[in-house]
Amino acid sequence: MTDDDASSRTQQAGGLLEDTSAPFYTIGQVAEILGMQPPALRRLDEQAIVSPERSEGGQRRYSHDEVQRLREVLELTEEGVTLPGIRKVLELRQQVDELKEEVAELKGQ
DNA sequence: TTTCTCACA
DNA sequence: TGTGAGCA
Repeated sequence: MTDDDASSRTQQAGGLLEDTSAPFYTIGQVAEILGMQPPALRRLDEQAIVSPERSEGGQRRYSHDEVQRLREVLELTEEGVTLPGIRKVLELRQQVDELKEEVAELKGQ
């Protein structure tokens, strides 16, 4: 049972942050969840597709947000998109997000 | 025990 | 992309 960890991990927060706010996963956990190998996750980090925090002994800590991003990345890779291409997609997605905010501001005026 | 980096196939 | 060595 690998999905068990994710749910029990929320209880570990103590109830203060019981939601998906800031749970961190180890590279092994993320690999299990996404069904990929740890080296693959490291490649994604090296390619700047995800930027996990570093904790304690320099070990990667993936937030819930990173895992979601990884899910999107996996979809793209399965469609044949290369890592540089995915990086571009994420970059454009961010730009779209920023433009959406701009549009929202303009509408509000 | 797990993860780290580096290197190789 | 996956595996192994050697270390913390």
